[in-house]
Amino acid sequence: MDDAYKPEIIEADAQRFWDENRTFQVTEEPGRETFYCLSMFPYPSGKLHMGHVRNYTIGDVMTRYQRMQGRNVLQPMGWDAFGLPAENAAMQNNVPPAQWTRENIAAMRGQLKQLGFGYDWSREFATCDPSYYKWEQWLFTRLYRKGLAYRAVATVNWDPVDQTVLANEQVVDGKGWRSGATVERREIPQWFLRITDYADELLDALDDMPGWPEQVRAMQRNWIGRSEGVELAFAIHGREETLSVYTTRPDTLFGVSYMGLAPEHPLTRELAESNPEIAAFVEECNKAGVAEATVATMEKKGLDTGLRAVHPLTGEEIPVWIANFVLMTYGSGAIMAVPAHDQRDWEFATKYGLPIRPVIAPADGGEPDVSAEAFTDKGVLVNSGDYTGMTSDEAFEAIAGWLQQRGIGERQTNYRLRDWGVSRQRYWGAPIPIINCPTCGQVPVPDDQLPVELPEDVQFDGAGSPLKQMPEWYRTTCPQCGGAAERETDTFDTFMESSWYFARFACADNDGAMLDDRAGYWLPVDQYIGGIEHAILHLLYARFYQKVMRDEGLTIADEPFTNLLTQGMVLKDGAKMSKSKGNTVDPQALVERYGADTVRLFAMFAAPPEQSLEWSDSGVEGGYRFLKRLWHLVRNHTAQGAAPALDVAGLTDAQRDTRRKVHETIRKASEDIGRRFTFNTGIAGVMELVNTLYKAIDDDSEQGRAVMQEGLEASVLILAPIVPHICHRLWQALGHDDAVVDAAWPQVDADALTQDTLEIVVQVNGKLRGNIQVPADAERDAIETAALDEPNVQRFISDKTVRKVIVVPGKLVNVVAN
RNA sequence: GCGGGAGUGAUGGAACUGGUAGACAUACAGCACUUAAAAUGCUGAGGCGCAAGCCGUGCGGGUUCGAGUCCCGCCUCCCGCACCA
Repeated sequence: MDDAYKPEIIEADAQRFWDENRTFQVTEEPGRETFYCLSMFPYPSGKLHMGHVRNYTIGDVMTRYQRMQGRNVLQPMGWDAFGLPAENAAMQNNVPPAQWTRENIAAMRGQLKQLGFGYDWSREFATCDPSYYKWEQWLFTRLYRKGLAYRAVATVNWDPVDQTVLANEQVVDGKGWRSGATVERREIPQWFLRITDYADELLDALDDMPGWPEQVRAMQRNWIGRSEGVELAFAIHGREETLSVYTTRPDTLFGVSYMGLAPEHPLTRELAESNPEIAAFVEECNKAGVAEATVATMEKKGLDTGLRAVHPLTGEEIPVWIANFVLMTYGSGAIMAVPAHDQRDWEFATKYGLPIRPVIAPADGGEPDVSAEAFTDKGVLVNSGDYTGMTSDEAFEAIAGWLQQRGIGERQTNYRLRDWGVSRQRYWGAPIPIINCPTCGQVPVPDDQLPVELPEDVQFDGAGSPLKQMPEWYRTTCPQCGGAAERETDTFDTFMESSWYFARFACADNDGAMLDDRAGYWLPVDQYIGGIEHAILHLLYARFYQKVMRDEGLTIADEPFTNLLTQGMVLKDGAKMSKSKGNTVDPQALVERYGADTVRLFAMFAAPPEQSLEWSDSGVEGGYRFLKRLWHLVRNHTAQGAAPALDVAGLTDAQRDTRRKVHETIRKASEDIGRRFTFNTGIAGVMELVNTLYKAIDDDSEQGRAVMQEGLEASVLILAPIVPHICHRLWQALGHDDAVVDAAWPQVDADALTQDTLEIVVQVNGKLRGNIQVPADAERDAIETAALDEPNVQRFISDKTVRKVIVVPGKLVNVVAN
C-alpha cells in the first residue's frame, strides 16, 4: 500500500475491477430477496450538475448498502432524452437535436462512470430511442381504443409574433421570451389521457403508502383536490337555458350576491358576439398566459353582462358578471359568488361595490364581521330563511336535499385534477401515433407500423416544429380505407416517457413486448430517489401509468414506488445553483482535483438528504482531509504486519473503551445509513471513531493491534457504500481477499456495549447543575440519593424544599424545589 | 393568490420518542514539527462575565418538573402550480 492517498490511481483500479467482474450486472434469481433502487434519470443537458451528483450518490449508497445485506440489487440508469432544451440548443448551434442529445449522453455517461456509481449499464436506454418510444406509442393506441385517450380543445400560450405555442416557462412577465410580444391565449385541439378516471384510486391509495413522505402525499391529495359539493342551476331572466355552478358551500346560498363567468365560458362567448364591450373585455382577458400562478395573482377584473340570474330560494335577481379569476378548467366555469364567505369573491365585490351579505356566524355565537375580509370558516346560519340556526353541516344536507328534490341541483364529487394534456406542438418528442383521415377520422397507427419514427436529420430554425413542414413524413395512407391521410404532427409530453421508464429497465432488451415477466420480478421499485420538485406532476403521472399498465395486464403492481426519498436542492451562497446567477460548481473539476470519493463524501456529509445542501469548497477540502487521515491510519497499522486475533477477555480498560466505541459506531451507523438515511450523522459517527482510533495509535500491544484491526475494518465496511474506491483498496490492505463490495455489513457485538457505570446529569428546576456516576444497575432510590447529595445540587436546594424528584432512567434526574 | 416545506454558533449541520443545545465538520486562534511556508498532529472556542452565574434555537404568547422539539398568532426564505425537466 502506498504511503500517500492517491485517488486518481485507486479510483481507476476499483472501477476497472467492477467493470471486469461485471459487478453490477444483475440477473433474475428466483427465491433471492430483491432490491430495486432507482434514482430519477437525468435530462442529458450536457454535463452533470451537483444536484445529479447528490441524487445519484444517495442512490448508490443505498444500492451498495443493500448489496452488503445480501440482496439481489438492481440499479439501472438511462436518459430522459426528449425535451425543449435540445431544440433551443439546435437553434443556437445549428446542430440537430438528436445529435446534440446523443453527444451529451456520451459525455454524461463518462462522468457517471467516473463517479463510481454501481449501475447495471447493460440495461441503459434513452427515451429518444425508437425501441423505447415504440412501446409508448403502442400503449397509447390501446388507451385510445379503450376511450382513455381522447381529443379536445385546450388553451395554450400563443406568441403572436413568432406564431408558435409557448411553454409556461417561456412566458416571462406575460411576454414571449424570444419575441417579447404580449402572450395571448389560444384554443387548439389536443390529446388528453383520462387520469381523472383514476382520481379516486390515486387519492385513496395515498393513505396506504407508508414509504412515501407525508409531505408529498399531502401535496398530491391537495392536487387531486376531491371535494363534495352541489352542482346547481340558476335560471336567467329572459333566457331558456340555466347557468350551472358548482359549490362546496351550499350552506352559504343565501349570501350569493353575484354570479361569475369565466371569460372562456360558452355564455360569455355568446354574449361577446353581439356585445362589443364584452368582446373587448374577453380579448383583454385573453392577453395573458395560461399558468395558474399567473391567473391567481392577476388583479381581479370583471364586467357586468347586464344579465340577471334568479336566486332559487329567494327569487331575488342577481347580477351576472364576467370575472377573470373564474377558471374554466374547474367545475363548470361559472361560480355563485358569496363575498361574505369567500376571500376571492370578497375582493371582487369590494372592488366593484357589490353587496356583501353575511349568512354564516361563528359557531361560538359571535357576530360575523366581514368588513375587513371574508369569514371562511363553517359556523351557524343567519339571515337564511328557514335554514337560519342550522350549523353549516346541517344546512349543507338540508339545502342540497331541497335543491335535489326540485331538480335544481345535485350532489356532486368534484376534482381539482384535470385530464392530462399530452400533446405538444414541438419536434423533439415521440410522435403521437395517430393518422388523420378525411374519411375515417382519427385512426390509431396499427401495431405492425410502429414505431412511428421521428426523423432525426432535420434543419431546425425554431419557427414551429419541422414535422409540420415535412410532407414526406406526414403524408401517408389511412390504415383503414387506404386513402390519402396525414400523420399527427404533435408529439408527446415528455412526462409520458418518464412515467414508465422504471418498468422498462426490467426488460429493456425485449423488442417483442413492452414488458415481460422480468417486470414482475423486479417491480415495484423498492426505493425511488429524486428531487422534491417532482413531488406532484412526475410522481402522479407515473402512479397513473402504473395503474394503466396494470389494467392492461402488463404488470401486477398497483403502485410504482414503494419507498420514496425526496432530496433537497443544492445551493451555493444560499441560492439555487444556476448559470444566470453564476454560482455553479462543476463536479467534474472537483473529481479531477480530489477524486470521486471526496465529492461523494461531501455530498453525503454536508446535510441530510431531504434538506437543501449548502455547497462549501472548504467543506470538500475537509472531506478530502478525512480520507487522507483514514488512509494514513490504515497505512500505519498494516505496516506493522498482520494483526493478532482478538481476545475479548484479555483487554485492558482502555482497549475495552476503544472497542465499545467501535461497536457503538456500528450500531449508530447501521441506524443512520440503513434505516434513517441520515448519512451525514452516520459519517460523523465514523469520524468520531477514527478520532478515537488515532488516540489508540500508540498501543502496539497484541490486543491493542487486534482492537485497531476490528475498528478499521468496521470503519471501512461502514464507509464502503459512500466512498467505495478508497474502501476497495483499504479492505485489501487490511488483509482480505474478497472485494469489499461483496462483504457483509458489520454486526454489533452486544457484549462490547456493556458499561459498569453510567453518567447521569442532575437538574434543579430544569437547569443543569451537576452530574453523577452511578452503577449501571443502580436502583431509582440510590440514583435519587446520589443526585441530592451532589455538592452543586446541594448548593441550589439547601434553602429550599424538595417537592418532587423526576428520574429518567440512564439519563437524567430533575429535582423540583422551591 | 393557492398548496407543501424550512429558519439552531462566524459557516454547514447535530440533538431519532418532550430530557445535558451546539455532536461531526468548516472557518478561526494557539502549540508542536519546519530555515520558512504548506501539509500533518495536538489543544481551544455559543454570547456576556474575573468568577459564581446569567442569557441563548426567526419573532410574540402558551402548555409542562423540563420545550429547538408540542399548541396559538406573526415574520422571512425555499419548492410546486398542470407546455421546464
